[in-house]
Amino acid sequence: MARGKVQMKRIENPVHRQVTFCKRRAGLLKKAKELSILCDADIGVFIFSAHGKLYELATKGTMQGLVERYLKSTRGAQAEPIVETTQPADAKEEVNMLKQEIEILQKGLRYMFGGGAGSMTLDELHVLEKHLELWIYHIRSTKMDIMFQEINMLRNKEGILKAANKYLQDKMEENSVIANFGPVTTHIEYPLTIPNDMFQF
Amino acid sequence: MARGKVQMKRIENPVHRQVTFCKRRAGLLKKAKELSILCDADIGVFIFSAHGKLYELATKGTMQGLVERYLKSTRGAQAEPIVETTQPADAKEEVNMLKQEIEILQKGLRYMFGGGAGSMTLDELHVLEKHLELWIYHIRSTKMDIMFQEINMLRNKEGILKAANKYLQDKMEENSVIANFGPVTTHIEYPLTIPNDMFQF
DNA sequence: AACTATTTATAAGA
DNA sequence: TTCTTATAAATAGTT
Repeated sequence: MARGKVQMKRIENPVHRQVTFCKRRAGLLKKAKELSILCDADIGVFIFSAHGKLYELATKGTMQGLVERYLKSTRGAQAEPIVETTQPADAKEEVNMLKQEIEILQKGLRYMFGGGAGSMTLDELHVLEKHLELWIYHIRSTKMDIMFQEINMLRNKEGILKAANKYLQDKMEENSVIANFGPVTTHIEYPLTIPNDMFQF
Repeated sequence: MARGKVQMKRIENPVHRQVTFCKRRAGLLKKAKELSILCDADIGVFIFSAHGKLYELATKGTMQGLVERYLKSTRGAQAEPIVETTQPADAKEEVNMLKQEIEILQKGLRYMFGGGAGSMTLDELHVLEKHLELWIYHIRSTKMDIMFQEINMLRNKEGILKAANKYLQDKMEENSVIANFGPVTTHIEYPLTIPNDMFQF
């Protein structure tokens, strides 16, 4: 920018390029800090040099936290037509976050099994397997909780409906004397039994 | 920078702050692009405004890819005393990446099961469960492959050792005539049989 | 969104 | 890398 305009293309001279990289890198990080302070923004920057070295800046908290926030926010923004549910908004956000994370893990696994065979050692695979088993255990137990709640709710509803049904049946029988119809057939099997071992797995 | 120096502190006037945010944000992203082009660097920038809106730039490939590369590189740098193994360096890197990802997923699950009950719907839990089952299947089949290879390798070694042993035994028996020692006891059970159903699960 | 007076960043040279 | 300095670029305040 000084002592001559610069062409917007890769600097061929490697010494020159290295010097410019050093200077401009410092400039960029400084600008990022300034923007963060002046405008109360939260900024993450990472720079990989041509040789793979990492330079980074996170203006608030850790880069780790910013990256998580980034993943969260992109997930929420890009995918899935929003379906209204009875769940609070932040619960939905959590689910989105987890889905994103699952996707990453899946990709990692595909990479692993599809790509170079023997990328993981036997011990590492054992650990991974145990983790997954534990997660499945948690998931199944949560599923059971939900199903149990639902069943209780349905039993309550059943009680109410049965009472209503009884009332209506009585009414109809009274009326059938006048209208010459037979008794109404609305019998329900009761009780609806659920074997206890349904909750085992 | 122009028409007056600016104090390096949060701009209190909200209109002024918003204008500056807009201008400097553009400036920062431009500088990042330039540095990337001039010096052949790979740069990711994300900016969260005070109100939570995200602005991002990834100079090569996707932000997704850069984030993964970032996680990879920090994982490798910060944790775990490096243990030399027979694996190539990039395989170790893959494992580190996956461990990092597992940690994230675990955290998400803990958050879910520890925090608000019912954060996930039954359907979502079903999907998650199926994913995990599929991954376990993959892991187990890879484990089996590895174990099978190892067994074959051991069988080969066994053959070689058995031959060597036989040779040595013969030699010792020859010598025992002179030295008055009994025959050496180095008998091995052979063949080492492995039931076929070991590879089922 | 445009305009400029200034400040800031930085290319080239040492 | 760091310093110096001439000059290009960015931008604060104004319109």
